Amino acid sequence: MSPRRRAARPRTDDTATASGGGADEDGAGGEGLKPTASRRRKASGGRRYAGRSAAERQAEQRQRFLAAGRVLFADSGFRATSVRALCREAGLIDRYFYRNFADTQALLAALYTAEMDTVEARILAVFNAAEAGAPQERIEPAMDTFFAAFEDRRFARICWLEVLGVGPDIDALYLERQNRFARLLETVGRQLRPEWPLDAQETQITTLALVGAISQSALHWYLTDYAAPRRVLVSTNLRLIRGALAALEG
Amino acid sequence: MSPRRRAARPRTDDTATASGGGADEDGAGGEGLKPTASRRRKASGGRRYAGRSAAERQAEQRQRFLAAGRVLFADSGFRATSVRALCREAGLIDRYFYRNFADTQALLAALYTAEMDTVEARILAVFNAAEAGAPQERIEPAMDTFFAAFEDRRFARICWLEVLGVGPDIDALYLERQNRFARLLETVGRQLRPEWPLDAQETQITTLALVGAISQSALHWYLTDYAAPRRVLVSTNLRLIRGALAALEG
DNA sequence: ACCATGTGATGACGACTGTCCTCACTTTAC
DNA sequence: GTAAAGTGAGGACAGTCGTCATCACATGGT
Repeated sequence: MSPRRRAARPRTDDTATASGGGADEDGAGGEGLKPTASRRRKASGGRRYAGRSAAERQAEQRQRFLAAGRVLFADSGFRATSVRALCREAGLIDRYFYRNFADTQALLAALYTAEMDTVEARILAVFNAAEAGAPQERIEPAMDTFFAAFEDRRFARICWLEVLGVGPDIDALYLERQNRFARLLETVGRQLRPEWPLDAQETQITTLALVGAISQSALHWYLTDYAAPRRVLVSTNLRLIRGALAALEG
Repeated sequence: MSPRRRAARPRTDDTATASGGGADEDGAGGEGLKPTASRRRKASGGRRYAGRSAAERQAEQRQRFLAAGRVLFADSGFRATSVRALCREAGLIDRYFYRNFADTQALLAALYTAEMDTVEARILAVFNAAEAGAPQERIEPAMDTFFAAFEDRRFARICWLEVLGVGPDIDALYLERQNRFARLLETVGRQLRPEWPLDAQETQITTLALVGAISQSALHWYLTDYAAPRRVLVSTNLRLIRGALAALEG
């Protein structure tokens, strides 16, 4: 049915989560201990080259492809981005693309996951930093952090426009992300309204709808080139959440 | 930049609105008056063939391509749908595709417009049918009509997944549609709250966010294969709107 | 110094794309 | 009946795609 082949291939890793992970191979801090550099290598993957281990080189390749995808997917669109273009942008050759990703969809999936991990971490950090305050005041900086992140055009384009309609696997990623935000909203809601009157189904639909409200207004904000100041977006969506909470008992 | 050429071409119409338009050429009702069939033809486009006028034939071609696009865009995805596949599905040859559409994007745009026109008309009809009732009760069947339409998987897939990320022109179509739904919501809101406290900017963001809430819950409904009964979707979104109205003064 | 391994450039392959052209055939208008 | 217009099938074109293979060079361990 689909014109893309999915033959058996050397098995790339493909499902990495974030990009911020520190290199935990030979992670013994210092840099100067090079004399006994021939540990037990040759059995653990490739050898060193240009001063970096095989894992370090591959990680750098991966990061360069992610950066290239961030630029090209956002500026030219995912559909119009080819492996060749990605390699040109990354300054690498196709062999290393295939070493790191099965195809451009896999790169898009990894990029989406990394971007969303970053933003989610920022939001949670802000949310938890205001731990002392009432939930009412903790959610406002979190919302502001989200819209601040959305001011990055490439983030907005990739994570809210380009990921949709690509394929069922990426649809699943998107769906799962929306659910994560929805669960965060549910946590906040239950703190504010301990007597939570909704069943599981209604809870999920309600929180997901609110996530959709935030998403849609953010998307419209992006598509209208960020007319309207950010604080209006934040306050409007906060009012929507307050209203939803107030209407819980109704 | 873009690999698709956009050369000058015989100028197709491209921007038709709905598909329901009646053929207004020679529209003199009856069918039996064929004797003097040689009116002033030959100057008004093509001649008759297989019993139908040139305009009739072209309209039927257009409709067949729209139907083919509906099937293939939804089942295989827009990206994986080629002109050849559309022609095979429509039972026509490519010459007639190019007569009717500039490219597959134009077909997608026309299809999206036609589908949304149909659903919008249905919603407005239901809304206006309950003219007697209070706005509170008029909006509920309208919402139910929307979710009923969304139960058509192809409609959901095409109008909420495939249209996104295709290109700036289709993004603009999508944006305009969301705005139309938002304005409808604003109309309802102003009827329910004559003392409308929001300025234009806040009004647009709020109504668009609500449209996004409805869209997102509908999309999630589709992606989870329509678990949850329809009435739960309807009632949950109605509660959200009630809550937003209640929070207006806040 | 030697040789295995890593790297970059380049090109080739088969498949598919949009688009156009040609040829045989059918139907219409006169 | 004849010429013109409409139709369908199919092929040819120049591109681009993903993917792999080849070859010269750089760097590493020993």
